[in-house]
Amino acid sequence: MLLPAPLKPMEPINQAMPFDSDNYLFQIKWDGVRCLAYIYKNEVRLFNRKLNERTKQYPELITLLNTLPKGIVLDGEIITLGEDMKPNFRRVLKRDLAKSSTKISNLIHRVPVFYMIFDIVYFEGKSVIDKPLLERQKILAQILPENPLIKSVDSVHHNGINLFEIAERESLEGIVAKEMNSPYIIGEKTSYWQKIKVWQKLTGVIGGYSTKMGEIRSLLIGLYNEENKLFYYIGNASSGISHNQWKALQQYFESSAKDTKIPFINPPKKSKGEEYYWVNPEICIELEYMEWTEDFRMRNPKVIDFSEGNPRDCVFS
DNA sequence: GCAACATCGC
DNA sequence: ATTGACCCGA
DNA sequence: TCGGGTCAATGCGATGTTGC
Repeated sequence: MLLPAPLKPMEPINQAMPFDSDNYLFQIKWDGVRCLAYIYKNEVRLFNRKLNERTKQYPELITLLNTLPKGIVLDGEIITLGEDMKPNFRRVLKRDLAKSSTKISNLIHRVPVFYMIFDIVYFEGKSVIDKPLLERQKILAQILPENPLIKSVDSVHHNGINLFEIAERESLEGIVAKEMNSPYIIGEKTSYWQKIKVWQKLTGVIGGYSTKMGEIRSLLIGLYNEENKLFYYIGNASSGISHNQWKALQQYFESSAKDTKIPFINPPKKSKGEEYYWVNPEICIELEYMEWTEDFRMRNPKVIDFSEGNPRDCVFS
């Protein structure tokens, strides 16, 4: 057999702070969908992180990858750009989740994609996972053609802090640190690869909570608009809250006033099996999130801490 | 045609 | 995607 | 004790499916 069955990709562990190291190189973390390209003898196929096939979704990439030598497996991220010329996750999902061929072919022209390639797993029909990263990168540089649709991801040596500051300044997703001599570990998270994400911060206020089967599941978070003196719902939050904190919140909600009116002028819609309960906006809460979504919700929100403070200081900024 | 739900990308 | 709880082994 | 690994919760938002 020339090439293996689809492989689960190597993945990074989380790292809170950027660092400098002579043993690591650093790359921009491109915000898109993970994709491995298998260049078999007679065909090219794409598979994502969970081994779901994505060959049909990106015909222009297939055409291009067909010009490469056979017996190769590439690893990278498929992205699209928004109006601001920054990677736009939501747009690439349109391409990635499309199933009907009519939809796919319409989207090809309206939502152009790019394949940001950062690794090679097989070369000349043989595994190269045991070669050090720097060697794999050399192979990549030799085989990748010049083409606007694909780009090999740039690396900087040693200075991760500087690259992270650039990512922050440019509002990119973050950076990935990679040990220069490390092998490619299939399907695992190891500290050979470490991601450091750029997080946005805010202090919001709790305007309610959701329950499922009578138990608290998440908090309904809002911000105060100083211009019209109204609270705006900006998303749910649950990640980051410990059991003890949930217990304390439950006690607080039981002791606080019931029958509270909806504090938000834009309350969210309930989803299946959920109930919403509203409280006076008085508990402030520090959150981190990746970015605002189009309708002003937090993407990937997480609770950092609860804080004393005036809810009217929980404003948009 | 629409709304609710499931699934899946992060 | 995120976290927390939990188990396990060094 | 610390780090890994697993498991199960949760977030937003996109499409596809189903049922009416």
